[in-house]
Amino acid sequence: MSVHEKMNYETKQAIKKALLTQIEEVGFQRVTVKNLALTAKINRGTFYLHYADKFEVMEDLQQELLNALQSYIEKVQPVEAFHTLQTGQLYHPFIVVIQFIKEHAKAFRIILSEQGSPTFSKKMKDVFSNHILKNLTLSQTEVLDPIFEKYLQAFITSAILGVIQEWLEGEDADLSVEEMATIHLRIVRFISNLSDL
Amino acid sequence: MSVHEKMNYETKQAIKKALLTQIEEVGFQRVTVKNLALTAKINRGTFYLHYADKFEVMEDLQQELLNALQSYIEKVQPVEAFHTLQTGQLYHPFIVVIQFIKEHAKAFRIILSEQGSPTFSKKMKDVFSNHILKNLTLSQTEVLDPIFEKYLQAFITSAILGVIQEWLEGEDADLSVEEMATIHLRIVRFISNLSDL
DNA sequence: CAGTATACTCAACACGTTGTTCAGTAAAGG
DNA sequence: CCTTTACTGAACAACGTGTTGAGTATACTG
Repeated sequence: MSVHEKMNYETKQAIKKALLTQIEEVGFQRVTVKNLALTAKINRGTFYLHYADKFEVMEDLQQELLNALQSYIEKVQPVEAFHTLQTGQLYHPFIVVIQFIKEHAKAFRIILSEQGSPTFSKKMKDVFSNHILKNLTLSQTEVLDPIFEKYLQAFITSAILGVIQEWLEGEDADLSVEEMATIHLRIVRFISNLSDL
Repeated sequence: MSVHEKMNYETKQAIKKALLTQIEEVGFQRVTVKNLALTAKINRGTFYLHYADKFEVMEDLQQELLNALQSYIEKVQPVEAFHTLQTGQLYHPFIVVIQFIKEHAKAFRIILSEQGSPTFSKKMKDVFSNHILKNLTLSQTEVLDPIFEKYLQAFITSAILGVIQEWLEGEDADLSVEEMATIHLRIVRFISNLSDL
């Protein structure tokens, strides 16, 4: 177990970068601490000064991405987003979210991929739920059946994530950030209209 | 590597069952061949007569579920399903699909879960794509933009799987098989109407 | 400038898991 | 009755793990 508290920031980053490289090569399941240290060009002993095991590195890496994602998503105001969409404009705070994902496309793709971590999808969906959906349901006049709302939530967050994953898997991101943002806003607006589902 | 070809069916089943038990206890990542053999009450050497490693067991288990799922989904005729839905009836072949998932709820839940395999979600989506969507797009008069269709496919398959996962995670499946089937048919009918997305 | 703290290296350790091998056995079937 | 089939049990080297203790290079501090 890691006892030290104050350690070099760069080394941790090198280990996280090494994890991504290794996942891409052999899949998370087959990643070893030995190869992680080798790839990060540090001593294996040094690894244990920073992390207890490869799972802890994965946790750290995921949290890093999720915290940033959340901070950008918090700035999105769904109601405003719809307004700008209906006037044919692009809503900037949402563009920023998609832009962030594109900038970290490699990391997102690897962690979300078949070789990655099954927990990450769920965590991303939770980030979506906690902001976009909260705003949506609050802005609705009628109160929905709680059970139905649960499934509606699963429906929309899964759909959004599914589209993002498809986007990330396209080698050179066949759609631009702006096109992606438009698709997502259409999806969310679409769902918000579905009183008949 | 497993060299033998003819082996006892029950032993393989015992190993697969042990895998599910072990995943539930410690997560797939921490499953060992040793504990697999222990749980299945077989000799560790016997394990290697059937599988090369735990990944091969997982593959086998997944294929077993996917093949059965596919065979049931093939019997679903989306067009007929909509017709019966519009007359307020339940479309039986679709009920059978949901019924199958419920019967194997534990296996699906564990493999889809946070402790499970990230590849399985994708494989399930593929099964959905290859049947329901093929039928849907074929029955449509207008041909869609291929890129848009790709994202539409990601959208609907992710949404369906997301709802199923939500259903499986609910301890005692808060919705009946019939209610689940209705929700899914509504989703699919809903998507098929979305010319404005 | 000497002294100390920090971050890391290096080698070694016991331990557990892996994958393979080979001799042995229990049961079923021709 | 004897062979085949499916499995057991024990042993093996090889490898990864997590920890330890001694050592080093660099930066900071009084």
